[in-house]
Amino acid sequence: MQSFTEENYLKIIYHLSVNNDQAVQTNAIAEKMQTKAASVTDMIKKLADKKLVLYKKYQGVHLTETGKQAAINIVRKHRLWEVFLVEKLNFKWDEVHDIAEELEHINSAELVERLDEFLSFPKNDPHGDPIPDKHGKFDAVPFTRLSKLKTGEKGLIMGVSEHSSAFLKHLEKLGLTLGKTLTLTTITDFDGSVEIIVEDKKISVTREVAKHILIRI
Amino acid sequence: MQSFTEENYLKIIYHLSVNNDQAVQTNAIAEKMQTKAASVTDMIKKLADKKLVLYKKYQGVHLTETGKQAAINIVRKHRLWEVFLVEKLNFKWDEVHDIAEELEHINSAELVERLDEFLSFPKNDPHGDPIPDKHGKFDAVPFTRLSKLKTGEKGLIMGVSEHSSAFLKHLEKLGLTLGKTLTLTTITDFDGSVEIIVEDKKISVTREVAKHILIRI
DNA sequence: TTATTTTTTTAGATTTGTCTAAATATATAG
DNA sequence: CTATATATTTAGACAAATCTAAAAAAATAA
Repeated sequence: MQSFTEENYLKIIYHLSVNNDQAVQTNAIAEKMQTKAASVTDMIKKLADKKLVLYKKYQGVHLTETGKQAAINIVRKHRLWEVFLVEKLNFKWDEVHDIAEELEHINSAELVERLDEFLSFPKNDPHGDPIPDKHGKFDAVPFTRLSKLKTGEKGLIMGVSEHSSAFLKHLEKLGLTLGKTLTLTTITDFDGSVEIIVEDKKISVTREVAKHILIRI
Repeated sequence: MQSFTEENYLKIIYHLSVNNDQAVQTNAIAEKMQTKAASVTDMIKKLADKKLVLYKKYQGVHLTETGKQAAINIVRKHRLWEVFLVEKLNFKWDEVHDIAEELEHINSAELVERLDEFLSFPKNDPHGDPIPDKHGKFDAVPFTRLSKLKTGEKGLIMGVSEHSSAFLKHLEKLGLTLGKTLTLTTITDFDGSVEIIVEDKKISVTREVAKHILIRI
């Protein structure tokens, strides 16, 4: 069993490596963990001793298969709890992250399986992220981004790649929530902002925001 | 905000003082915390610095009003989570304690209130213990014990004063669960065991077990 | 390819909660 | 009321996770 802190390191290393197979750098971990590079080096050594990561000095880290499974399990718990908070306790999608950060460390395999069942085995969390099954498997549904759409193209909002409360509240206010269908009408050359139509309403979205809206065409 | 460990100390001091207004002794805390008296002294000093307990050397501790409210809040969370685990996730009453020990430390007032509402504001946990409301208030329903009943007396099982899994499983097997009505037929002088009738079945219960069955006449 | 910048690691210190062993205070027994 | 036993505290140490400052390695630029 890992400590609370070790689990957070594993999760962060996982998130930093899931989109590219590169070794994860000490500084990148330090930034996400809100700590210093020296502390990260210490912890990495500890995780390497436990065979949860592969580590070569100055070369960054990779998760081992064991480490990866541990990380995925934490992600699974985090996302299941988020579903619980939104579906059962009526929290909004921008309110659940911090609470789930705590709940994800509760240690009981039985609890997770029963929660999963109680929630009817959800496939995605309230932000559209996939929920790994009990074996750590999940489908990586292909997606594009609103910022990559061409004029006239239509798509469905299937997720976000930025999870801050401020960002999610902003989307909510614009009516850009999961499952909504949109059509891109205009791309502004000047600043890259896009005009879209959602539920017959015309909305303008900055390029920065559009980059973080995941679309299934 | 208190640390995980501080919260456990507060909770234990609360449980040790709730049934008698005496100061709580260092050794008693050490036993419940599964630690050494020296460690308890250290922690007590820390809690005293934070004004959560009143402490005089060699004289044990009392909770302050602030400390008591903090402790009651942890108890509230523990018992609400137990209700959730039993009512919603179908755990048995002997399976929930350890998981609730972890869940009770989750820090979100909003979460607790919504959980309370989701569970329809339960008054008691799966072992019959009262759940404090959000202001820390709860009714101390008077009770006696099966071991105190006289021959021929009737009563209703309203709780237990021993929460170990082994004990709860034993009661379950005997059919002695919350809400059951029983009649005491015989008290054995020799060993203090009692014969009772529950749902038309005759059962013999040792004195030690009878002591931990709480009865409302 | 040498110099400079960036990244990472080491060394040594700090904090939290714990421990053992020894010292001190309180309670109990004769 | 003294001796003994029990309970508690102090002193000093340790492990986990962190930090700062300095050293070392790797990457980048001139």
